[in-house]
Amino acid sequence: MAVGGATYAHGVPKRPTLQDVADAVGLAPATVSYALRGERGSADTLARVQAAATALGYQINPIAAALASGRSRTVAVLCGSTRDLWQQSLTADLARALLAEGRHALVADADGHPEREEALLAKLRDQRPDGLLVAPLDPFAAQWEELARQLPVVAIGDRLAEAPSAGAVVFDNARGFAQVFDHLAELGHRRIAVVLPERPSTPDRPAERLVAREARRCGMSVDLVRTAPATADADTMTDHLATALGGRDRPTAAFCLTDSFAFAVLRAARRLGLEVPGDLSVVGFEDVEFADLAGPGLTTVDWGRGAVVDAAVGQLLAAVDDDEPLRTVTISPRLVVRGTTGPAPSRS
Amino acid sequence: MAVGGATYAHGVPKRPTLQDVADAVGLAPATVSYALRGERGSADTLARVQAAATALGYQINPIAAALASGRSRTVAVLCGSTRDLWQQSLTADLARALLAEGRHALVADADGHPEREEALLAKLRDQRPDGLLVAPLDPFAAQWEELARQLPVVAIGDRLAEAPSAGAVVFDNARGFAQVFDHLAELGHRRIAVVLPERPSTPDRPAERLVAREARRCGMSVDLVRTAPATADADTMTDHLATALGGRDRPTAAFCLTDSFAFAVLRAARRLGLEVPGDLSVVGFEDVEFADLAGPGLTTVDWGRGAVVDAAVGQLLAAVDDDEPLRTVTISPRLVVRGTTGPAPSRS
DNA sequence: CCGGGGAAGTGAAGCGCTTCATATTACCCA
DNA sequence: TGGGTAATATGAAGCGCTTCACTTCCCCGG
Repeated sequence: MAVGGATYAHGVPKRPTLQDVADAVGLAPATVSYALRGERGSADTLARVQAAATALGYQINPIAAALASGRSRTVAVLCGSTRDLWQQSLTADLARALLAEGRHALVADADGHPEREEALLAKLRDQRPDGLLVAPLDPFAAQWEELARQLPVVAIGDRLAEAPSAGAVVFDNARGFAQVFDHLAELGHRRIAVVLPERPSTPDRPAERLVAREARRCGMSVDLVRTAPATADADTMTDHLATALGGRDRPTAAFCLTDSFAFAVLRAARRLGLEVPGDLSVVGFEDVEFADLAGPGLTTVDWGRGAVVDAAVGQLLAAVDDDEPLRTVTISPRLVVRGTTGPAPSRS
Repeated sequence: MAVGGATYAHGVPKRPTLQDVADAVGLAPATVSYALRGERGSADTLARVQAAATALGYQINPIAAALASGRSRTVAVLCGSTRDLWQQSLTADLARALLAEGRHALVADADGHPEREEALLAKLRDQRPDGLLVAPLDPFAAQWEELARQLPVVAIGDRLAEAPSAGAVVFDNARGFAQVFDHLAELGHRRIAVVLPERPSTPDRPAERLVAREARRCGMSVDLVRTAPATADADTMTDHLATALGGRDRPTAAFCLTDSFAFAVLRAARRLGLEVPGDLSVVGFEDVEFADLAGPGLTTVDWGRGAVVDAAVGQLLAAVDDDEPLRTVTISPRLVVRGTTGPAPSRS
């Protein structure tokens, strides 16, 4: 190439290979391979190989290793939608945690489309990851079953209905919901809107059922607002909310199953001219960073992202490395009361 | 394994290989390889190969392909610190954009430690990525030079001082700063604090110089607050701020070179009992999502993350695929005035 | 003194693909 | 009708590593 374009074929100094190290110490490549992994060989050999490798600046070629061994020291991270703040942070934290454990993270983002989730999965699988961490968009999809048979899978946020062999880190929604309902009930709210993601293929709707149960328990009535999982934009939410809040006997609080939803509701409320929490109380359900800064501070349920990440990564790597069984870990909630909730406005 | 642990060696149905497809159509593997990539072969052959591949459910093994060809269809994304909200979103967006272009993203996060940045780079390089997108922690490090000779590199946020052959997507700080200073000057601020990341090895300090110039231009005095790049926590910021705001003739506004810094300042101000913007105006410099929701809405400079992502990914892939030259793209700023800035308090 | 057993080291066969050099065929124009 | 050329197809050599099966060698007990 004369014009522009550096051509990267030149100037690359061709890194030393296993063979080079083997030649340097006068041993067979096989021996070096074992020695470098500390799997076999005398202490002496091991030391000499180490020394030679260091001296030559040898770095293993993970691609060749992956091809030969069938495992890649890479973990796929599939996220339902990074437009959701909590998931975005989760993904970043997972990648960081994996890296700390010496694995690379191969991240993909289904961006709210269940069909994309499926397609991405196929592609990720081709990269032969050692395991998969997924915040599933559609936990009821059939694909999980086969996948979980092929490699260790840990789901975050939902159990994979069709894949009993997969691990999971789930939230104790029953307790979380109870705390939220109690809090709102104490403040005198009698009718609330519940904003939740609509799921593509949900035979049963545990969240809905829980909401109904809590409403009954606290003597509240509920307006369900279903919206796309990635909806954090105010426009859609404004529409939803305008409808929900239209009637005379309108809800006085909104309980959002995602902090991103709560932010959208906050924006929508602003547009609709509603004071928070004067006219409308808002509760989130995740405690993202910055929840404390949103408006008067978002009241929300904290699940401890660190705990989630540790549980998920720990469990997955235990399965990958030591063939430990996968299980379901339940994370406990903590209600964090901030400024977006207040007494229900008196009915006029 | 009797107890627990599924062993994933079994039940994996062994995917079809190139050879299988070749057998199916009665052609040589080489022919199939070319055909599948549409590089050679008659239209007829091509169609038959396609059909057979589909019928068998053949999926290429990217690892084998990478080993044989020396390129991986993977792009490494190295991020200075995903604790910074803007970078976190940036990383997510980059991954999404890459995926849309059919590349996998291999993400790594230096987490604020320049030495980790170097180590990660070595590991990433071993994975033989086709290119590298990096939001550098230390744009002055020497390592970039060699790296940029070996593969296409695009830096985001800073030009890599030592690597003239690398591409870059940078911000027009001169204009951004000017807008911020004008805005604050108009509001009557005469002394401001500027919160900026301290850089590990910075021979010259362009940001500092710009700040000085603008201050002179607007007749302001400036207190520099340097803090670790990943500092978004309120504790540290409170300390910094307490010091900076201690004197009698204290700054009446804080200009933060990162929205995350601004959020930390907002928190710190709350702790110190300062009203925003009554006692202290705060300006960010990135416009992360939700900046509008922080307190009374963060005044900040918007760089359009979408534009940054497009420029970076577009440029990099053009270099990877078509050997196009890399260049420096400058992104223009837009000041977004929201609620965290107001008139300077009258001196008492 | 001999045989058995275990540790250390090795040869060679892949893993599944790309790609170069070569062979084959077909086609066109002189 | 024949030689040249372009278009297709193919054989085979890797890419750099892992791992199985095997040889050597040494040590110890019988």
